[in-house]
Amino acid sequence: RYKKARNEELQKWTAEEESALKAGIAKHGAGKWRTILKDPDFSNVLRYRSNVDLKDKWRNMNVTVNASGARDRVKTTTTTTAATTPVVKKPRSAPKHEGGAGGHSTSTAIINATVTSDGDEDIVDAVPLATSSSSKRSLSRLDNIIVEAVRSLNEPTGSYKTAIANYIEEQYWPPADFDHVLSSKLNDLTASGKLIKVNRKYRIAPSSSLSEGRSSKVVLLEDIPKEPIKLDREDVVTLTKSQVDAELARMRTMTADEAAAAAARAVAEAETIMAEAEAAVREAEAAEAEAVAAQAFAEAAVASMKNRSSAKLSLTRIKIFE
DNA sequence: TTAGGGTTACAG
DNA sequence: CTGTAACCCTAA
Repeated sequence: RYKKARNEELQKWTAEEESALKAGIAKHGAGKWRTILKDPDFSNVLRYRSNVDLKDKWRNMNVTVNASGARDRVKTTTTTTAATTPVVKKPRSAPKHEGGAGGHSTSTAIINATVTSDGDEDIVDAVPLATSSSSKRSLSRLDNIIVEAVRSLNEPTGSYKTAIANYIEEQYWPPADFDHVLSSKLNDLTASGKLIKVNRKYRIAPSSSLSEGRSSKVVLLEDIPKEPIKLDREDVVTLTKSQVDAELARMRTMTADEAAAAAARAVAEAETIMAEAEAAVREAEAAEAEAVAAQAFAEAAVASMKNRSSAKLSLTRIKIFE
């Protein structure tokens, strides 16, 4: 879908625009298209878009809300095979190239994501219900990171925990008490046979192919270092990873509605952060790495939502240098 | 201005 | 032929 020819040139949405839109929605709420457009933080990127464009784009991005358990009513265009539901979440392939007009002079993107508990039900209207599936593996992102870190370090005799921690801290956005978490995770991974521990050093287990650990992930990690990406954060996230884990565990036992709502919020926030990174880096692959940070943020958001008392989680200020 | 329906162009 | 993405039209 590169060109549409016709008469005009079709303005394909770039990653920058897309993420600016998401950030704008996170900030002002869905539906406030004009407001978003006027916001100095986004007006630059979205200068060629109209409020209607924003609305349409948001609609396009918001397709499919796979409802698990609930029978979605009709809406199927024709009598197609209702059995095979196109569970496409977001086939975000890497668009890469930018669409001509490029006013991407913004080298610093500042997000002000705020999660409030007031009754605005903007952002996400559907619930992914990731909680129930968490039994499979919901917090495995970190596991994958650790494994990939060990793999990338590629030390014949294995890597020390400190080395692993250093590596990960260079690439990602570790939680507050990362050391503690890392120790725990290393134990888990060793116990589950994904890593081998020898003399306080960790190695990749011989046949440890994490289900979805494609080689592309490895390439990805090795590609990053040359990127002068820096994430300076002045975070207000005071929750530790273990606390988040506990909250998530507790969430499974609470009402589905509550958990779903919190999860939906978290996912929305995560996508926003991820989108910002995507815009700044302009590399879909790198953005995926950044999504890890978003994941951590999402978990923190979940916990934050859970503690209604402090349901205001304001992250931020992510500076991204290119 | 916004939300929703409709249209055009294209990919599979 | 069907689904998707950007665009267009229009009521409220």
